[in-house]
Amino acid sequence: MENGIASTKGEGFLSRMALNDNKAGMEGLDRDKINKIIMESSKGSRFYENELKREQQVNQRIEKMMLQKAQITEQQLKKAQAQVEKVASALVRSRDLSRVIVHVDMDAFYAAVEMRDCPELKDKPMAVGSMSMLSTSNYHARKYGVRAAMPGFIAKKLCPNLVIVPTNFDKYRAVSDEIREIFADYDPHFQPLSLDEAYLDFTDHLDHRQSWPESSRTHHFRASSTATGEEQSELPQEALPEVKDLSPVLFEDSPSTSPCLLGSGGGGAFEVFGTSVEEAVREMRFRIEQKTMLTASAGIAPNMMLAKVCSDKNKPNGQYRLPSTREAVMDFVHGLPVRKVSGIGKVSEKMLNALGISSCSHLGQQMALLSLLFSETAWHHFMEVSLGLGSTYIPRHEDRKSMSTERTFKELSKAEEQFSLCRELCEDLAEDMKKEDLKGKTVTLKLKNVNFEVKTRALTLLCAVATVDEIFAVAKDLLKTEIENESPQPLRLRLMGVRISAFVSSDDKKPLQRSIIGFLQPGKTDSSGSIQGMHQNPEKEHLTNHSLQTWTLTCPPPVQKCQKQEEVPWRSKQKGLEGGQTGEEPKQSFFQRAHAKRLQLQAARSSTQEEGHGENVSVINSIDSDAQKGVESSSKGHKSTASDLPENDFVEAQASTSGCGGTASESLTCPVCFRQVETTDLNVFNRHIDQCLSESSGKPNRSTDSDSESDLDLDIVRNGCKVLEKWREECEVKEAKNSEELETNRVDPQWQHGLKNYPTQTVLLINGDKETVTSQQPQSCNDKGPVFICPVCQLTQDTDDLTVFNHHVDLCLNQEVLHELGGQTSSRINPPPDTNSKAIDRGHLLPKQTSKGKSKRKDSPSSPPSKRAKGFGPHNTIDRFFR
DNA sequence: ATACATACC
DNA sequence: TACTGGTATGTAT
Repeated sequence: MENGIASTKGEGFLSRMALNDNKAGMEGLDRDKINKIIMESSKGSRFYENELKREQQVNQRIEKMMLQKAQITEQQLKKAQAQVEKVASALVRSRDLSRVIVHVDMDAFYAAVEMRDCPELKDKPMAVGSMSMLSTSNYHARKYGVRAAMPGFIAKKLCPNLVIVPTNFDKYRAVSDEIREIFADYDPHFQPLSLDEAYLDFTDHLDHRQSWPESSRTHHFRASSTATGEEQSELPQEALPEVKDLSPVLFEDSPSTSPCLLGSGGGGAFEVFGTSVEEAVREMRFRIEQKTMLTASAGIAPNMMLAKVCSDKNKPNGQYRLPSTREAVMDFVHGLPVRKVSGIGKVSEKMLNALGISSCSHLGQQMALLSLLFSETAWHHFMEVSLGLGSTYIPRHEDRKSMSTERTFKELSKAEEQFSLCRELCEDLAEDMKKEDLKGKTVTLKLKNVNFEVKTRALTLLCAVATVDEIFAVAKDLLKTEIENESPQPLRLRLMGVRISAFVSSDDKKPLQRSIIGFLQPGKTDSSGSIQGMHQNPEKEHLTNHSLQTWTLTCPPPVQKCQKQEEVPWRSKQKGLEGGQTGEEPKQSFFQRAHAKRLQLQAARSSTQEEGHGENVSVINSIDSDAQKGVESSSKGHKSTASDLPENDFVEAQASTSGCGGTASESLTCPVCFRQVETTDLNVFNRHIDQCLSESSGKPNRSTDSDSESDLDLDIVRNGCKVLEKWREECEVKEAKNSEELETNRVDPQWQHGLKNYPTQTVLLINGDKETVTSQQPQSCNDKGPVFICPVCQLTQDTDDLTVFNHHVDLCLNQEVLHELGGQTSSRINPPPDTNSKAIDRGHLLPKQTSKGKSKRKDSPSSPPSKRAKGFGPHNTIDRFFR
């Protein structure tokens, strides 16, 4: 049984089961001994058997992959190499080193909190969790191989003296709130990953910090408590000569931090921090420690992926900065084990290992092969990793996509008991949903049998549901089906869970108050362009007026503009770099442009020294403004339903350039020449606009790859946008809307799925109810007639009826976008005064989570006893069934 | 849309 | 005795 299983890794145990020692605090352990104990504790258990099975599945996957690999021809590899180089050079040109991203991570968070509050634990190996599962362990325990996600009983075998402390979530949450307050001082838009971890963009803080007086960079040692929570505080500051020692002695071998510039003026000991990044981060960590008596580690790097790796480097209680140079980044990445990269887990690691890839430099060397063996998303990700690329902006925390609750228990085989447990889960879930005012359409039942085999069964309803009865009705049916399928054998369950997803905003209003800002027409997916599309140089952007295209714009960070062509490590030298942008690059949707624009703005913020940005930014702003107005205008007072304006709600007609208050008329106003075009035929109108644009821009018709032509292209874009802006200003749209918010949700999907090629986007001028809307009309690029893709949900709509489509987009906008707009720019939103007040639920519009204070999200799971675990342990469920 | 797998904490 | 719970996302169908 053992042979063949571990063969890939050449170890005598299952790789799935073995100690994961690549995390902090696990260096230099006696791995073999530890693994032996782990195996002995596990062998023969149902869990182990299941792990065996899954291991085999993975091995089969690997075998399949190796077979595939064996069949790859030299030819294919060459071709792949060319493709890979093309993508790589585009990626590399997009490298943005201008941001300063910080990843902060509390050290052994739960364990540290418990140690702080119970000094006796300080010198002992301890872990937080239960005999069944540990959340985390202190560094002392880690020496024995005791770590997070290890069952307590095994940990006990590794370390008989281990003290296991039950989780105390409320406490961790409270501490989390404290540290988040500090985070917010450095980046109000920081993104928490869990209770103890966050990404911060320090760029702006550092800008400001340069001009700060020392007093603003001075922080005092805490007037503090002893380590026991009991006798809190009251100690005068003067009583703290050795302040450092007040922190719990979590780590004997902590890397020491920078020398302290201790002062001890009137108010007690203090420290003045400098203006550099390192000092700023050190200051933040200092403040965390003073405030919570807990230490944090941090990584500083030009992007999120690297920052995360860096935060691990000098953990615990340390920090590491990766300089923002291409060389430093590439050096860093060179020796980096792939497993260290967030997103590459056990399985990916094993597959890569099978290909001889263990470090990121290998990744780069094998990209052509990888591109043939892995999905596009996967190898693109690998490629970014190998180039040391990652997100340079921190995405706003998105709304949750699902909510679930699940519970593990002793074997449960009786149907009635299963049903009543199911009901309980639904009750809990409904309660949670109520807290967040959610309604979802998809209910998923999760079952795990005593052999640890997991099954999920889902059903999507036509309407969103939220109540216990509604959810249970579905879950019960799903469960019933499973029971029936198994009968006459019973289901022998060890876990049940209920999940709800496909949320719909809970107020079921008429989704009609908003009109549309942009529409898309599907193009052919351009697989070769997906990455390039996101990373084009501004100078590579072009404005085609070919066919019906009137304007498109991609707006990658401008920093690239000044960068030298970067060498792709694995590219073959003989090839030129003409690639990257051929004429086939994808056109971008409104949302995509808005996203790109934001990237650019962010980059521009910190790189004003680079020439040419002002232009770029202003161009983009003007576009953005148009879009903003469009959104906003449609947001207020627009009550017309799709049926009110069968077509014009989607593509509303503009009666005049200045009035903006007129109703739909027989003519449309050209945004370029401002003349009325006497037609209602949108194709005619578009042709007119195209004509105008091409006249005003000189030669907009040419896409180019050469840098020398880029300015021309930009001019074209800018000119086009300027007229649009002028036109827009005349429309007296009062309220601007932040279009960034509109695309936020779409950022990741775009990134990951690649850009579609939207061949034709035509700007239309539109006049809705008193307001102006800029819209892009879907045009048929073929003869089959228009196909509509919703710009919000990006699903192709199975209709060619504008009214129907319009209605759909309204719905989507309402559900996914409007509340965000409300949250972000609430002060600028006038609540609909009258009948519409119901259409936008302002309560719902408000941000659910602010950067400070309580988070309503269910944070940081990583911890066994769930939020509901209180008084309701895993194994005592059954007696409740019969109450 | 559904099911399952992987990943993260 | 005993191997979590919550969320997101990718892959395959």
